[in-house]
Amino acid sequence: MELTEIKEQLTKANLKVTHQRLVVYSALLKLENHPSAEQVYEFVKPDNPSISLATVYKTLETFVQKGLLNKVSSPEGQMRYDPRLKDHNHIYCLNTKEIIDYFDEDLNNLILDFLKSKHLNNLRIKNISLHIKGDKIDPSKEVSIN
Amino acid sequence: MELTEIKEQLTKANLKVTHQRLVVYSALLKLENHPSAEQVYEFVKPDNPSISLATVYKTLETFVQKGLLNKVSSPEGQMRYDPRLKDHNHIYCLNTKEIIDYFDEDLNNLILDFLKSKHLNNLRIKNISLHIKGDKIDPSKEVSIN
DNA sequence: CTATTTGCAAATAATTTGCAGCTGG
DNA sequence: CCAGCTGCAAATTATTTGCAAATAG
Repeated sequence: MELTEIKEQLTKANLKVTHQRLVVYSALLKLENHPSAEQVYEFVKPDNPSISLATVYKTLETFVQKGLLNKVSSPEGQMRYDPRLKDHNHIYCLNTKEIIDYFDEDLNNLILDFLKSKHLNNLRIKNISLHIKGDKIDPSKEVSIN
Repeated sequence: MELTEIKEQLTKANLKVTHQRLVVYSALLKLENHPSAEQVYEFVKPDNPSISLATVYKTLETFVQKGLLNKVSSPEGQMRYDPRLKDHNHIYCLNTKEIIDYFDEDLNNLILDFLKSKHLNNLRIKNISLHIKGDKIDPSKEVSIN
């Protein structure tokens, strides 16, 4: 996504287009593995030395409220931010603390079909996500699915 | 599980049998929906006024280290404790903050079989768990599956 | 212009730690 | 006994808030 498109998104969400918002959103697109607020801050600080951590927190929270980001909690209980809005699954590398997205339409449909056959009473499902926890065998290499 | 059995568990794990440990573990068995440390503390305090919150935290952490409990993070990022050790799924009620266990062998096998057909490289899977997030429609009633 | 947004510093929430005294085996 | 546990208070970490100054539209 380029800058113009991000600006449109902000405007569409009734948010003023500020420099801070642009760099925070861009950072999320560049940083894979669901950064924490702190990680976003460290990433944008070199080029934006006057930005404050509180602004990063507020900006991220605003984006979550407006539906531009998802907020997920890591196994350690820290909050992490994800610009991918479609339902998807997460692979948690316990040793490297990475959160890897795992999109798989087939898997999601398999699960949803199965759940349809069960009756979940008194619950309005918002989303489902499979959490796979494990250790990266070689931390210097990526986890891949094929 | 009765007291004698809990004492055995502690001894087997090389832990001294203390009053605090017994009441904390018992609390976890009684409290459904994965209490936080704070909730365990509030639950045991009336009968154990001298117990300290730090002890509850330390006790829970010790149990996690010894494999007697699982520690999971809520969508809000708080840590919650679960005495059920077998792989199972979680239903997160976003409005009531409950975490409901959903055991379903069939579902787990369905997912594991599916994952076997994919190749997940460079990851040693520790466990899988489906997370279902939603809102309780009538907060005064239970969520049930049938 | 003016409603929003930002940056700072202080506040809060959840959890951890250091350490002196207590206690189970 | 004495290593391991507990309770207290202080420390740490992650996040939020209040407010005056800056700024987008």
